[in-house]
Amino acid sequence: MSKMHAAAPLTPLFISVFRLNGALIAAGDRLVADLDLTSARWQVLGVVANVPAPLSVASIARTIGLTRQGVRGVTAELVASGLVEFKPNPHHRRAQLVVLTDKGREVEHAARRRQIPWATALGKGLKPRHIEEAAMLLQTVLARLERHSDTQKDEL
Amino acid sequence: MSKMHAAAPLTPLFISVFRLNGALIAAGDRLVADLDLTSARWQVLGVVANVPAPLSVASIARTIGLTRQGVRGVTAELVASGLVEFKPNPHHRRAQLVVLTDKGREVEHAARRRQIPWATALGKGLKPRHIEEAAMLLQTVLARLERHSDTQKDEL
DNA sequence: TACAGTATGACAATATATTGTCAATTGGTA
DNA sequence: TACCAATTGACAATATATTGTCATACTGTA
Repeated sequence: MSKMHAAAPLTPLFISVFRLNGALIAAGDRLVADLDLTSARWQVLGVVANVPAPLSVASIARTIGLTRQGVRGVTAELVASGLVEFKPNPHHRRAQLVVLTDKGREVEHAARRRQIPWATALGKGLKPRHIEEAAMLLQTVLARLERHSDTQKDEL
Repeated sequence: MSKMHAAAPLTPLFISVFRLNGALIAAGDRLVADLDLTSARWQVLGVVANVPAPLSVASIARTIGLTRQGVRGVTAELVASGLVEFKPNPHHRRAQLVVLTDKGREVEHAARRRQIPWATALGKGLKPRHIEEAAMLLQTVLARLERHSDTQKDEL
């Protein structure tokens, strides 16, 4: 007889995702602030540094699930800071490729050297299998969301 | 002898959190767009609607893990849209309480009626126990992050 | 009471990210 | 070739969220 509507099981998980997203961005900002980086810039820099072959701005955007425009702005900042630069793309005159500068390589290494022990400490005592299972669950939901949005809109 | 640095087990989970956060906000925006809501406004409206006793803007911010200022702006929009209003707070002249209007109650109900089947469909086939375990893991990491940031800064 | 510390809302500046629009580029096809 | 659809980067407008600063309001304590 209750008028309460039972929330879907995923709802508390989603709330945790929102909060964790904000907390991670804030923690990342603090972690690399003195390297002239932010979480947003670090994320793009990390893709450029770790991808097997150079990507265009639009490709980077697809890789990290942001829009072209957002990545475009961050990349422009990274160019202004001398961390990445554009290289002509022999297959597409318009879509130049983003590559690391020497300075960008150094900064990315410095950020990664901090990130690894930081994230390791954060996961201390958590079973790797549980972490993997949680990540897989999020991936499953993400795939469903993105598949469904594909049927509604062209651009991510 | 490899120069590769093993990433922490949490790293892939964090990447999923970033992407899922963005996808959920986009999906929420679409879900309630015609109600004159967005994900941000919906989140604040949901707190106001489901809390046992009215809260101030600052209390709402603590509840959802955003800053006072962000919630302040969203709340002002909700007031402008006639979904919530301020009520004098007998215990604090400055910190007025945010309460639903009749229209706000209707809109929040309409949003919830859509959200529940949407989230249920999204979780179809996933075991509730797995979802709960994932949510608990995120909560654990979140608690560690927020505890650590407390030692560094006053305000969330 | 008086005062110090804290909480709160207002305001401004900035960072992040999306949406919409446009022209240039590319690839496929009639 | 000529045309059409999709991709891409540029630009503008807007939404979201943080940080910093300030005056006001409350709380506890001397």
